[in-house]
Amino acid sequence: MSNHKKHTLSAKIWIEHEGKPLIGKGGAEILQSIAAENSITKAAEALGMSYRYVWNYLKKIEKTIGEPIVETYKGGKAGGGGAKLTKTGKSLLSEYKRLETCLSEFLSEKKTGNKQKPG
Amino acid sequence: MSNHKKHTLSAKIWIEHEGKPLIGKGGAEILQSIAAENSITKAAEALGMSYRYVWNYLKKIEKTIGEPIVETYKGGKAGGGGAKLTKTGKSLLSEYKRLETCLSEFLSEKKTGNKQKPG
DNA sequence: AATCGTTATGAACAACAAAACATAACGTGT
DNA sequence: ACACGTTATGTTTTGTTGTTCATAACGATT
Repeated sequence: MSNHKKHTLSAKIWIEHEGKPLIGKGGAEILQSIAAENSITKAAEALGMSYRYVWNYLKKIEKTIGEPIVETYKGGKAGGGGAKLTKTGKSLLSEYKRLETCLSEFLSEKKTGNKQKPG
Repeated sequence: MSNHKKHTLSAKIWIEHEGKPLIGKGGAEILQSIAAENSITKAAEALGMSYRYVWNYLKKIEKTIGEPIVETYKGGKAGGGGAKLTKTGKSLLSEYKRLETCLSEFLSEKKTGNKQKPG
């Protein structure tokens, strides 16, 4: 009686900084991948994105937040360079992850037709 | 200690039908406006959108859901035509509104740094 | 110093979304 | 029968977003 059809819910959540988007699902995947690969190039490949896109994405975030979220080095040790998340980058990522978890919890509550406390 | 900076949260929620988006904030505003104006043209104007866009939007939703969400007539009574929501359209709109309310409630809970029950 | 894989950046290009423009059809009320 | 405001639809234009290509700079390792 409360569920009409086979409709499903979807939602997105993201963190903003002074009204501008900071990190959402896409950004989280990118940061995650950079953390895993220690390389922007590898991360982009792993995600099937262009390096350019990822790089622009990072710069946009950094411009918005006003501090670096990745730390890079050129010519390095094993590879020829690399990248890793800064403290800011890491905390941004984990902050988003937590939210995402909460959100999907919220969604499945709704999906079960739950009413929770109304007032 | 739990809030890092002046970051804020934003989120979107929408209803899908077999994986395809049915109605979100944009669609709700359109339906709402049509209900208020009894005219697609007026609704589009009121929202600062082109008639074309609104009309395409409606058609896309109708194609997805498989039934009409607006009922239109040409040449009519006062104006020269008009439109109103079908039963489906109305229920879709109110379904979304309810969700939106829940979502913003959820967001403000998060904003207050609330933890709710963890398990 | 030559090499290699990476960062870094500019520029051209493609794909898609949205807006703008143009017109036909419709039918009630005059 | 005419006029008017609306629905309905095709076409063109613009704008945004992401991809591709091209190229320079870097520096540890060899």
